[in-house]
Amino acid sequence: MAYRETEKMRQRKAEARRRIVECTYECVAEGGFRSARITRIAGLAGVATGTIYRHFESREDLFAEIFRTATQKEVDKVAEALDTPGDATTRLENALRQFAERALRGPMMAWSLIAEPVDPKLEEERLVYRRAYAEHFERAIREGIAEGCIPDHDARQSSTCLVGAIAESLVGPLSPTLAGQNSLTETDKNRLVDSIVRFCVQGLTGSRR
Amino acid sequence: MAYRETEKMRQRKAEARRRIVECTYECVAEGGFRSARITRIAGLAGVATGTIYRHFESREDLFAEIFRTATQKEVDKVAEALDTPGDATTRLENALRQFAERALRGPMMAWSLIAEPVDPKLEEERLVYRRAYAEHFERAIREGIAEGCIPDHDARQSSTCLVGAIAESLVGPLSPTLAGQNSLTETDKNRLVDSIVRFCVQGLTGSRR
DNA sequence: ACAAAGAATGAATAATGATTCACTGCTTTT
DNA sequence: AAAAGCAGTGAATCATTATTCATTCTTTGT
Repeated sequence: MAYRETEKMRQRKAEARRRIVECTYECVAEGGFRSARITRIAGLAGVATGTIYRHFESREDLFAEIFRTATQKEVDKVAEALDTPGDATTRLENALRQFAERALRGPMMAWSLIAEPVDPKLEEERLVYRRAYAEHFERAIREGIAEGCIPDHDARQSSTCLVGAIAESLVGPLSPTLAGQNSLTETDKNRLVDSIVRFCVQGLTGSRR
Repeated sequence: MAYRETEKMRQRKAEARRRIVECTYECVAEGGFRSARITRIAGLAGVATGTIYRHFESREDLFAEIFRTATQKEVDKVAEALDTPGDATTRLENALRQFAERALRGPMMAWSLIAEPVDPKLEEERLVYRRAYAEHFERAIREGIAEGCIPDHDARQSSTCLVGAIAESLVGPLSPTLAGQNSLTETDKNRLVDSIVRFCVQGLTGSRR
């Protein structure tokens, strides 16, 4: 046994992996998953195409990791916003608002995560994460029901509707086909976010605020 | 000029085109757009693959026609349900309920139209049609506002949320990955439809019914 | 019956880009 | 310094289907 993996090597490899992930993220944030080419990613990361396959099974696998990491970050932010003090309705409102605002701030990545047509493997990940969002909302809804600020009905179903309403409302504005000519002003964005939040809160509580 | 297109020929061609469309529809209803192969469609329709290209520019174009026809039918049904006598809220409720029920009756086609990952050209069609749904809802919402049974706010935004909420609520149950083992009973379906409708109506009117 | 025009055919092609793998060269141990 | 093992390389391969087009078959008008 002449060669054995040493700490230095482990770190060098980890560093290469990190660069690959970083550059993939960049490519996706720039043009979505579909247009992110392995050769381009390798070029940016300063490695050969083959090297990518020493770190990831396949392109799909690489993308799946990017997708998971990026989406998990969003899910965490939602969870965090739902985990502040205050009544459930307000917390839900804040979470929805922050989610929409972040999406509008990084539109291409948001579109890729929410609505870009992707291969079945990624689509499955997407379903999982939509459920993850819904589950956080669901918990907050149940808390709201317990607190009495939300009337008692199917929390799970309502949470799914929440996810759908916000996603659908964002798809149009985020869509790259339209986003070119039709970029929203700050005022537009605020109006959009307000309307989404109002519908959702009303859908939950049954009351205007 | 020895050969001139005659009525008989025109009809024969139209018939071939019709069969191609019909068989494409079948293939899509069976496994979605992605898995519908030109060779298979040609085989079913009893023509050579090349013949398909005498009737359609490309596979995408053929699919686009199927997509448009199928979706337009759904849009029309929604429009029809919204165009009955009665107050706006009831009409909206019926339209939503019927839409969801039809989707659950033909799950694969519904999934293809609503959520299957498709090429950008089809995705664009999908956006157009989602807008079409939303516009019908929007009109009904405005009528509701005029009638006084829906409080006055951004009808357009609400209609988008409606479309999103119902689509999202159906994606899970329709998804072919899950739909296999996890097929819903009639009771489940009814419960699902009821919950969707309740959330939506409440989101619109701000009141439980 | 014949020629002209189109329609239909389907085997061959083309295009695309992910993936492979035989080779090079670097690290480590003795 | 020499051997052993692993990491990196990137040109070549592969796989997949939509699409083409030279050819054959049908229809029509004279």
